[in-house]
Formats: sequence, C-alpha cells, structure tokens
Amino acid sequence: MKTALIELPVATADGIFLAHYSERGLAELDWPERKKRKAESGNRKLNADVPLAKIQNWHKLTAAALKKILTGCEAKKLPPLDWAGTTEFQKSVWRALRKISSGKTKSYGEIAVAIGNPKAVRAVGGACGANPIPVLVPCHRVLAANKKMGGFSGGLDWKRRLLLREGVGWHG
DNA sequence: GACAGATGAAGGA
DNA sequence: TCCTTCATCTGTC
Repeated sequence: MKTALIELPVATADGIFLAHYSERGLAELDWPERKKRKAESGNRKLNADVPLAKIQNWHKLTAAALKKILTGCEAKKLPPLDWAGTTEFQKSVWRALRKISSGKTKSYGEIAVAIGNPKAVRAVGGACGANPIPVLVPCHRVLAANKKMGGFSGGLDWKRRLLLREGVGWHG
C-alpha cells in the first residue's frame, strides 16, 4: 500500500501535468486534462514524512525531463521512479520502454520479445495502459504492428503529438 | 476461475 | 487491400 503522495504541478506549454511523489520517488504523472478529475476525487494532503528537499530535487528533474520530452528531445536525467505496488511483468515492460530512444518506436510485439515473452503482446498492451508515469516512461513510442497507432491511455491525440515532436513518421 | 484488453497473424471476400 | 476470427498472455474482479 502506498503512503500519501505529494502532488506538485509541472507547468508546460501543453498544460499543467500533476506529478505525485512518494518517499521513494516519482510514483505517478497525470495528464493536464485529468487534473480536475483527480482533484475532484479528493485532494491528497502533503505527507510530512517525506523530505521536502528531496522531493523538490526530484521535481526539478521531472519538470526538466518532461519539458525535454515534450519538445522532442531526449531526457538526460530522470528522477527515481517508484513502481511499488506494480507487478514484475509490468516493471519489465516499462524498463523495456525506457530503452527506446527519442525519435524511435517499437511495436508491442517487439516489446514482448525484449522482455522474453514473444507471445505476451496483449499483456504488453495492458502493461502500457497501466503505466502510471506516461511521457517519462515512453509508452507513446509503442505502436501496433504495421506502424498503426494502437491506443494510448492519455488519448491518441497526445500520442500523435508526442511522436510528431520526436520526428516519428507513421502510417495511419 | 472467468473475463477483458492499447495485439498479431491468418484466412476469406 | 480490408475485415473477421482466433490464438495467446497477463491483470483484475
């Protein structure tokens, strides 16, 4: 069970993302349009147990990395990510995603091969959809076979936008 | 234990 | 080509 998370906004040209930090690192990242929904679901209070200086340092890294990726550049440094509460399978999928460099894409099938389960393509899709840290964990760089868009948790519009900025061309 | 899903491949029209 | 169907694997309820 996760402890209370600290929420900090990340202002970008595309809107205000909402980063959630635990004592171990960045735990979640919300899309700008989801901010209201999250807020409506109940504002979390700051957890005094989490060292604020450390969070602020992570937040700087997060904001810098997010802006880099949103402008189509490679994020040089990421804050520690807190994947507590997720399964080993999901973590292995997300690790594979982070190996995809900016401007490149892979298919769900290729990710499945990369984690040693070539047939688990549908499960990879599920893990991508469960990704709590979009953009920084580049699930938008995963396309279906034949370079088709597939789906995206933040909406296909975001996926399309991010890929365009990275200079990725695709069919469909 | 059953069901659903951000897939992929194969077969038919 | 495009559409439909089925196989496959994992997560969630």
